[in-house]
Amino acid sequence: MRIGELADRAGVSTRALRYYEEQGLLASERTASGQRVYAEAAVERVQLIQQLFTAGLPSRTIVRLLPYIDAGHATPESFELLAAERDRITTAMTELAAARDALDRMIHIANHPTPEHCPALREPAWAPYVEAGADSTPVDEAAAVTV
Amino acid sequence: MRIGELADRAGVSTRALRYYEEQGLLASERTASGQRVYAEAAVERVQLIQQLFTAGLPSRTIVRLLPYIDAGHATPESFELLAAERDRITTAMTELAAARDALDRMIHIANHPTPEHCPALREPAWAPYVEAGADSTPVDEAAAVTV
DNA sequence: CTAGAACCTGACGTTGACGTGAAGGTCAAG
DNA sequence: CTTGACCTTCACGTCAACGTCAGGTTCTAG
Repeated sequence: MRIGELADRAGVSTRALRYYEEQGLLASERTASGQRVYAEAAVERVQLIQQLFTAGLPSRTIVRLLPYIDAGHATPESFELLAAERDRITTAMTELAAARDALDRMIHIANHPTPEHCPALREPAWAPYVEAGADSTPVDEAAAVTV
Repeated sequence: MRIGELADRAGVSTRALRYYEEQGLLASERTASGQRVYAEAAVERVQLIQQLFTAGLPSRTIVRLLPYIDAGHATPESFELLAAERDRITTAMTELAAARDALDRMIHIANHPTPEHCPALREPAWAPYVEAGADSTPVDEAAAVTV
């Protein structure tokens, strides 16, 4: 499979694929004339890379993870890396949930313009999402998030 | 309150606050000598702005939302904007969950290096997270996400 | 054999939310 | 009055994942 087909099947641009190779994320065979040739498995690999990018992992980190993914096992160091990134993602999800809650409050007020919302009385739609006035608000129990 | 105190209390840099003002996200009074002066409410407002940035909203969008937030009500257009951004966030959360699941599979394999994982037999840790071979995988029911 | 699609390697442009000086005015304390 | 923390505007630098153009080569269908 050449680069154009891989790009189509994986849903990315050819530029992205060359970039992945440049970053050491994706290898390729070459024909005698220098054109890139990929195996079938490359499709899933590109999709994984995309998923990790979407999750906010930078290419430097992905490059460090891929060898262990390929090997099917991990060293303690790489395990820590995996766990740290997992935590980062969890934190990001919690923050997204908080922002969405803020938007939900705005939407609620937008849909229920009652007299209670007159400027003098209403609580601002943008009040902090955790109100119980503890000074240091720990990120709290990551609540169960339902979509 | 001057810019330094606001920066401390809101947990951002003074540069960020000037940037917010430049983008029309945050207003300020000025002293005779030109120094910025903020009200108490600015702390929460900055935190809201930060939350929306974290959620991936660009400043252009935030700028369009803030008037309605301040007013405590919204027009149909702004409601659509709110709803669209809410959807974006939900999608982002779903994608994060998928990426985290992928990492979890890697972590699982890292912790259970059994003979089943010999290269010839194992399913790759990086297989797509939805396998049931439907061609077009709709984003599915956004599953309940537990942190 | 030839047109055009697809590929190659550079290399510069884009975007967003700031960081980081530069060069200078302002303000409370000793 | 001077020191040093804080403030002002202006303006270029950063970082990441590509987009995009240029100029040339290779493959493939008719």
